[in-house]
Amino acid sequence: MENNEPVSRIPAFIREAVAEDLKNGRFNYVRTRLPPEPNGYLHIGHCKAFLIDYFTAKEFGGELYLRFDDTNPAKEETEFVHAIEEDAAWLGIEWAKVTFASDYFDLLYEWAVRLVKMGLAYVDDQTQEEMSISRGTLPKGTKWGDSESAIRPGVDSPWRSRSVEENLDLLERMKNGEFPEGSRVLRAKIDMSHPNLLLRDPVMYRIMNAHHHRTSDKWHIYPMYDWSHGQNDSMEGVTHSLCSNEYIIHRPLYEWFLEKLEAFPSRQIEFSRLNLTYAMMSKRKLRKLVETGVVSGWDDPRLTTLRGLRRRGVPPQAIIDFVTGLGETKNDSWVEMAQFEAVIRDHLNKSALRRMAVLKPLKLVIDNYPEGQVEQMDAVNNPEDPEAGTRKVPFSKVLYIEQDDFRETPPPKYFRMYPGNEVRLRYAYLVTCTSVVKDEAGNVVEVHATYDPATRGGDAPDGRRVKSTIHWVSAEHALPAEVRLYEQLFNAERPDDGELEEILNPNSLEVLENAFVEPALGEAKIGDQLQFERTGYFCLDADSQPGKPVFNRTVTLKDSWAKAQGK
RNA sequence: UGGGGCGUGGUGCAAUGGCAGCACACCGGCCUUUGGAGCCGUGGAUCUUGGUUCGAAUCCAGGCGCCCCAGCCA
Repeated sequence: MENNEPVSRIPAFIREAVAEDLKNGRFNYVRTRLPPEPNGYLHIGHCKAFLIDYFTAKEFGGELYLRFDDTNPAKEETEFVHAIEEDAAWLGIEWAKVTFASDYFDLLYEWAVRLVKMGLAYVDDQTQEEMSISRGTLPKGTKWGDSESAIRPGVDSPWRSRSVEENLDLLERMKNGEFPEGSRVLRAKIDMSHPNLLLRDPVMYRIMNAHHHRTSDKWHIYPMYDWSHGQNDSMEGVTHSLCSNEYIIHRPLYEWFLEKLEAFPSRQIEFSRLNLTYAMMSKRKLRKLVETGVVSGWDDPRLTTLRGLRRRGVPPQAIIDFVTGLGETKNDSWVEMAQFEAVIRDHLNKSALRRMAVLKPLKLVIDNYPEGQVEQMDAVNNPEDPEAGTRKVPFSKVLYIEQDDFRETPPPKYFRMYPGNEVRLRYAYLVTCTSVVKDEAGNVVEVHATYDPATRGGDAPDGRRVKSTIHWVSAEHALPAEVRLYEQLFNAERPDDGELEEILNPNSLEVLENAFVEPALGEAKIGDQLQFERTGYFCLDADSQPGKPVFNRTVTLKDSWAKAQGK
């Protein structure tokens, strides 16, 4: 194969399982579903599931449904439905149709009635606490183990042997809102001594007198995850229900319901979820960051929400390639943020237009350059892409260069500008530093240099070489800009585990109010991805005002000088 | 210590009984009108013990470690 395109975007064990199901006739088509709960914004952790669902359907010529899991009206809002659709679409995911768990509330209720009639479900009047106790415990020593005993099996509820007629009557009245919240539940009748606690008569419906974003006040009972998800899969003909490893333990229950109901046999397959270092995935903590103003909103560029990544300037294709390039397993794993950044750089290197921008300006005067003269220098837009063409950059006697690019007394191996040293001004001339001007405090406020008129474009006719090329802007022509330098938000590799106060990086945002950028940047549009030569990848932020653009740093360039300086 | 899942360089993945390889990271070098990009190279791994086999990361048995499960959350 000539290119590096992956043969498949989905894990091998899933691809093999799906192929097997098609081959042996369990299914004759493929349909997957993407089941977000509309109670928060999407973050990078969700992308793995989204992309596996999407590509599994796509690669087998099947289709994907976007199904909102809206079974808990106390936590869900329509606002998130729109946000999730928007973010998923931005990522590049396409779906055949949008459905809701609530679309199936009526049918689901009929199925519950069937189970009751089969003697496989009953109404339980125990209190929540009673149920918790009678469910039994995990053994001593495990995370939630009972402190004094070995495993304690569950005991049957006193209501477990109610007659079908009574159960039917009670369920009907639960549905009609005749009972207070928490007074009763409908449970599946399975096995109170089962080693898998989920099979100890799981709750199917609980009473909630909540207003639902789509069914309004019609329902007074709402289904639990286990009594909804698998059934919805089956009802809409989903063949493969792909989910993360935490649901492995739910699979026997998923299958139990569908078998008893003799329903369409959707198959659940699990994979490991994506964990990314330095990324916060906990919805609760994310919410706290937003609500306490630590970040500017759900789209703060320091967040790994999809909105944050978008605003930061990360191309969606980079997210796709990163996630699908991770490989395939059921292993618990923590992927390093550096790997994500490498993929981002890889994309941006190929696509971003190169521009010159001086973040922390220092005035440079070319003493022997004619006063008032302006030359238009030819500059390459993207050395990785000849099609991107060239542009003109104005050059004149007074310029700005980067403060970091000048040292009055250079450290070892410093090749940039210092008194007596000749460097190249990118796309312009070779210049030699001659003197500096200082303020009362002794700070260098202005650098003087002379240029060699024979080196226009940057090459010396005599073949002499310089070790450094630095970027610049013409003071007279440059546009003032604000530049926001982002670093990781947390100092902790696994921020979900830490206390916010202790793990926040105080330097995660540095705002540069007095940057200068070359004139061509005046035409940039919101979201445009750019490389500021030698400093990093940036994009134009929505906060930009006419005459005052704002740029976000997406990611730095690799900087071997900074690294060599030993940070 | 009930049930379930998982153990390959620092990190993420390959190798489906036959020379343990790739990417990121790290280190060194080359090249360069971005100290970018690119190119070349070094070091470093099969959780453990035993067994089967000419041959084991892979098969078998035991041990160890990590993760998930006590919502009327999803």
